[in-house]
Amino acid sequence: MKPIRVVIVEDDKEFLKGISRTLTLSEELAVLETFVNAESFIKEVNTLNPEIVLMDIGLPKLSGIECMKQLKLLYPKMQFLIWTTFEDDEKIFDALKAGASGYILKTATAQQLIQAIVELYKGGSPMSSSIARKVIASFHAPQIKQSEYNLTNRESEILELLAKGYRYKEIAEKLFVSIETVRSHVHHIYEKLQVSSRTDALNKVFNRT
Amino acid sequence: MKPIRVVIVEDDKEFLKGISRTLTLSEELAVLETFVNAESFIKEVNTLNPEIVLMDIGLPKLSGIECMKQLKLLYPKMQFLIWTTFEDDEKIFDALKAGASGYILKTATAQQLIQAIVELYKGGSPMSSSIARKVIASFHAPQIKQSEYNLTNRESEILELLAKGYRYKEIAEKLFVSIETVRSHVHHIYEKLQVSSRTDALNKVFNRT
DNA sequence: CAAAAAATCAAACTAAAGTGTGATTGCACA
DNA sequence: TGTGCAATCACACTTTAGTTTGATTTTTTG
Repeated sequence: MKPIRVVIVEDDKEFLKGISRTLTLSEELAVLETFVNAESFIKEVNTLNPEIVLMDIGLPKLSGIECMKQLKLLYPKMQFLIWTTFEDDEKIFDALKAGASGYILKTATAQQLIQAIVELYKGGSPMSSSIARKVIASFHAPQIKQSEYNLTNRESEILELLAKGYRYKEIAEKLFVSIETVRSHVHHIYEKLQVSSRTDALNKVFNRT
Repeated sequence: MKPIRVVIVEDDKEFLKGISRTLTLSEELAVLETFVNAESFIKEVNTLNPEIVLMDIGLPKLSGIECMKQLKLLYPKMQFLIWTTFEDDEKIFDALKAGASGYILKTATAQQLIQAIVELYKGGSPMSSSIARKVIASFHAPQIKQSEYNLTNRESEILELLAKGYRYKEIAEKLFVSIETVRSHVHHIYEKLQVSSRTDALNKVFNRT
């Protein structure tokens, strides 16, 4: 059984040393190389060709997320396991969108980390169950964030219809109001969202980046 | 420490008996009642007021997913743990969208099941790591399905920009072509997608229903 | 190589979308 | 009881978006 080819990219040298030593102890893994920043890793990624990359996201210049984005395009099969201190919602989703397949916290034990790498390699997506909850929650009725923008009920209603691609005329008919009223509501919606087009409004409200 | 109030909804009576007995053994859990279909559960949900519902999705008439949808509206705090034989992609996502917070397979051991319920109660989202992978994968660059609609590279490129809300003029500048060229491409895109507006095109290509 | 497909541009439209301003009604809340 | 907000409608615009037709130039590919 060939060991899993792993590379570690981690800012904190002390941490790196420790974790590198730990992983090396496992027979299932082969730590090919370690890096303290994304740039140096990118330079050598081609020669190393790791299967799994254990990556910190709080890296000095080029962030782990940016680095992943770039590499995922070039090496789609390369798997990234995010290894971080924070449980920051934004970061989690950014990382996942950028191509991460797993997300574990630095508080995890060595055993858990090894376990996570093996799982990832086997096609799973290891993550703590609290992170899983956040991910799951993002599925739940991605309804419009009315509260966040102080939209009125009517405005949300119209925004939903805008999202479905209806024209002003059609919306007016559906709601039994004049087209001018629709215009007026849309205008208010755009003001509240600080945008000036339907697509921008939808991107904002459904936080598509 | 009060036990966690659990209800089980499961089609297969043999299975139900077994699992019910197992869960009862755990001190952390209190199985309030069990049901063999969604309808009977709905009737009594109000009096029982469970914290966790262990739910099969392959129920006779009213499906587990439909049942959840209804109950989630009335009792948003009620947590649903899906308990099923299949690892069917569609079903998983439907269940999650309908409000499930966890998803485990019937192949799980009694211990794992109890563990999952406790985790769910504590605010986690237990699921097997292969299911997690599917969920994670749904985040990965929901890029345009070029192949499905025979879009050319240029067309996809323009569609991406349309998705970001750029105007024709801006797209033209970005790509160093005239606005007429952009118009032309957009028109072709709409033809291929059989739509006639930006929003419709985006909804179609990103299959937002 | 020749035909087909892609990419480019143009002009003249039509149809929607979005802006600006203002007015009316009704409801809520202090 | 009057002030504010939500919802409605009306014009008169300006700006984008989308359609139609047609032409030229590359690229691709059988």
